[in-house]
Amino acid sequence: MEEGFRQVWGVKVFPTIYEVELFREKGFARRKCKACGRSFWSLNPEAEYCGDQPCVAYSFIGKPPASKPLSLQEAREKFLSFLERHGHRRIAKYPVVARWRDDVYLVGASIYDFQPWVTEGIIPPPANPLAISQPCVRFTDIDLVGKSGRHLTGFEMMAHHAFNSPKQHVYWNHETVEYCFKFFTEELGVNPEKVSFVEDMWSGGGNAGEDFEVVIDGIEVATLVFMHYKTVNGELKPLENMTVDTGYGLERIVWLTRGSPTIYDAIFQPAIGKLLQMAGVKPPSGELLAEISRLAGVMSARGEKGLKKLRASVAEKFGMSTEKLEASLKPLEMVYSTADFSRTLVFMLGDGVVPSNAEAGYLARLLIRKILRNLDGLGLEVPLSEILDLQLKEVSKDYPEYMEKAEAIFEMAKIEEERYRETLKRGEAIVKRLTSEVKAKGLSQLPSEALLKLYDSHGLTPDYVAQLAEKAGLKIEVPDDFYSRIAELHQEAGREEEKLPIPPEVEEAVSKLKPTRLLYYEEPDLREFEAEAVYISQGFLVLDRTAFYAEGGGQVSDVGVVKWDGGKAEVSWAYKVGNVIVHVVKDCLPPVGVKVKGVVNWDRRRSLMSHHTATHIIIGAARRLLGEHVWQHGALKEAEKARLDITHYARLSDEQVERLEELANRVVMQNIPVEVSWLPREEAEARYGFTIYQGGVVPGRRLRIVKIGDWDVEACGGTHCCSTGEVGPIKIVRTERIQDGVERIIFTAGISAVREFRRDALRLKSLSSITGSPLEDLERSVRTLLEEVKAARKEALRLRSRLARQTAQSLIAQARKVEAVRLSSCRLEEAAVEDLIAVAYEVSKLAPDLVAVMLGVREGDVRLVVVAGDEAAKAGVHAGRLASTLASKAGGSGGGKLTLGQGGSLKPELAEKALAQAEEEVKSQLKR
RNA sequence: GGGCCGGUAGUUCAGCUUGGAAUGAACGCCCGGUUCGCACCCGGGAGGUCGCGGGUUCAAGUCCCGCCCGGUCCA
Repeated sequence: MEEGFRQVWGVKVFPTIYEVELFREKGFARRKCKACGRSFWSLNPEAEYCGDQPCVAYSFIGKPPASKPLSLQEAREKFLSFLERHGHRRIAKYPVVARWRDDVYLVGASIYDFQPWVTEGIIPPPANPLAISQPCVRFTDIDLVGKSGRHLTGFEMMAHHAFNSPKQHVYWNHETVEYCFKFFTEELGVNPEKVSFVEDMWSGGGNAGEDFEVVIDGIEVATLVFMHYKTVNGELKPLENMTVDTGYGLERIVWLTRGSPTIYDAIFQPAIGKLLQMAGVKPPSGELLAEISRLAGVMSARGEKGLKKLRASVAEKFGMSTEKLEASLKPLEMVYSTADFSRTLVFMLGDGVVPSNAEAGYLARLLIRKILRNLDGLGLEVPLSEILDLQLKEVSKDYPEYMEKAEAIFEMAKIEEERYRETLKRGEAIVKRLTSEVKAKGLSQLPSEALLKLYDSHGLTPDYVAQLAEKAGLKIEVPDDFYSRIAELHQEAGREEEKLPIPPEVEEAVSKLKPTRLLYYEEPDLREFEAEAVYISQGFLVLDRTAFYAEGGGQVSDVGVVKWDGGKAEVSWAYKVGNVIVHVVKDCLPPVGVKVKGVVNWDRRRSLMSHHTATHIIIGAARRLLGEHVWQHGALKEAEKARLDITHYARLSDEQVERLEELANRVVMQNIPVEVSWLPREEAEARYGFTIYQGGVVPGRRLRIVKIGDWDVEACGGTHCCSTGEVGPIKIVRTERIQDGVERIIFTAGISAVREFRRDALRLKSLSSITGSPLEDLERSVRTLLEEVKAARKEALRLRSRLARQTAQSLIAQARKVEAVRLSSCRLEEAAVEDLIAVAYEVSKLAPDLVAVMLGVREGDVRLVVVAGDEAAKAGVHAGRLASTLASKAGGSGGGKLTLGQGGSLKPELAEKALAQAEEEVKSQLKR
């Protein structure tokens, strides 16, 4: 055995962490895997391989090592109750949408529930140690779902976690391994010799630690991580808080106990059965599927190429062509992935994800479209909602709360389905146009660039395009690296962090100061206060206490003045730097140590308070009116107006806005007290649920909870009215759609709303005085006006063409013969280019052999138009060139095409020269 | 949050590359012819702030910049 330390990623690691008591007690031996070289522990004296993929193939398929087959419910219950018997408390699952975090959209592992607050020791865990089964969503292997036999987008990670700190030691490596071993051998009845523990290193989410991969019969069923490092710039730094982070794949464990050909067969009944029956698909033999799963494990089938290789070797083994194999597998794969995607969607949509073209909503749309393509591929004309219903029924057996969301889920499914059909319809037209273009060029194949663009810009998959193009008789070749080329198109990303407009040296100095006392929390109504200046730097002032609210939580900063003996300065903004408030101060600054008096601009603050409380009222109203999928997506409260972005799957109708506004104002009139309290984070979550995180991530161990009766409860750091009555009237000004699935509500409240009403009234009044009609006739009057404008415009056009015809006739009458053509010229006062062109149109219709040169003079601006009839052009006259030459002779410039030329910016005194030169120029053109 | 595509008649679109007359196309609509009547067919007609705002230019649907709206892909 190696001595002392071992190097892992350039860091010294204690290999002794792997040497747990259980191994010594039971007589486990440590070996090196012949294939991957990793060390592993096993009771089997003959083990040469670690037992993990790809070193060995699955051996549990067809002969499960567990004492009896389990359902998802049974396996979950066995695990959780086993841990309960061993001192753990069972914790309810968290939503799959990680609203308490701003670094990820979805929960991808059970530990996500506790990051970063618990793992960093900021707040205590809900129980310690605890056991949980957490639904998770991961998109990394989405392309393999249904194909590899084991990959899923949605799964439950069962886990036991222990959070150790310097103050409290719960348990560490020895106990962790023991629980794991006992669970598999005693609870599931797996032969102890089959359980091997592979030494490895794990990292993720900024943390790292040694871990064991627990492998049975070739499949990894659990990972036991001992998280006690932080990764900083690629280096590992020890953490004070040492977290036991385990993960047991519920679905894999169920698969293991059943030994079915694929994981899907083990967990997605009856959905799979129903889908197969509806589509009339007869599955290939179980032995074939089992072989694919086995080989997929060994081959690491990531990417299209790996998958092809996998298929080829299975086909060979069963003596069939790869094409035939793929054809017989395809329907089944579509059924499998449909089952997985629709279960994942139930979790996502049920937890409040609204399908969108951005963020988490896009991930939901991605799944929806994949399902719809599968249904098309299977020839199933079943509404998406019916498919989701299959899995909703299953999911709600364990988590009945999802049944309550059924209506919203089906509604969103319906809307998304319609959108998808429209995309296809649009796509059909685009491809049709493209194919005829390509064919016109004489090509027989659609270029792969076109294929890329059709997918990237129009959402059309190569399969669909191929189908359409083949109908038009074009060949299609989908490049092997299609999706990686798409990925290449999107390489550049990255965004810049929003920075405070405070110089770094000020930030640095200020962060060392004592936290500022926040008077606006202690006394929400405080308008004037006394404080001491503790720090100054050019333009910036820090006080030991302040009533100036610093920008945050979507509420803008307070403004006002500070006065002191011998000075006065204007406070134009306040920012929060850590726990210190920095005032931006114009003009001079008070000296450090001096007593100052601060005065907050109260009208403005009063308005901000109205807007902030109104925001909470409207959120409550929207959730009641539209449904529980409504979440705040962002908000901004300014003095004159405020806006609130909410997630919702459709545009708000005028009627909905009206009802929303009315509902909000009723809450105002009920004059409900607004209670503010500070609660420990875990208590607040337990009492009010995750809906308190409307405003996004709120840091800290204690949360400031703003509660409006039983209408709305949120964690919020803003300043609020004491009761809803103080908000005053709420007026929704308008709504916008800022992205798919997100509606922006722009509103005003309190005195700003009153002013808004007033402004509206004034606008109407002014409108009525401009039109000279009373208010009640305004609409009719404007409509008439517009009709009159239209009629007048048409009349002008008619006059212009009549005038043009007359002018053209007189031009023709004046024309003189110049060799094969006739030439005529004129100067028209008060004529714009459009008038001249109208004449040109008539001339070319009436006298094809005529060349007309016209000057139009209007407001000192001299324009030139030259027209050449068809015959004149044939004889050699080029109107455009003629216009160019003549215009330049008169100090301007111009140009044009064969039969029509224009020019401008001619000098008025030279303009006649252009006309005089016309004949000479026409002659010279005719000669050539 | 970023990339790409689109916004022209009631509808679906062409025109934008290379600036120079929107006699734009099809469908739909209206009138007339044909028919016992309808459909088809034939003839005629109405229908456009070229998404909005700047800029470049003698000249912008067309080029440049900003914005709005829709679509789509990626994180």
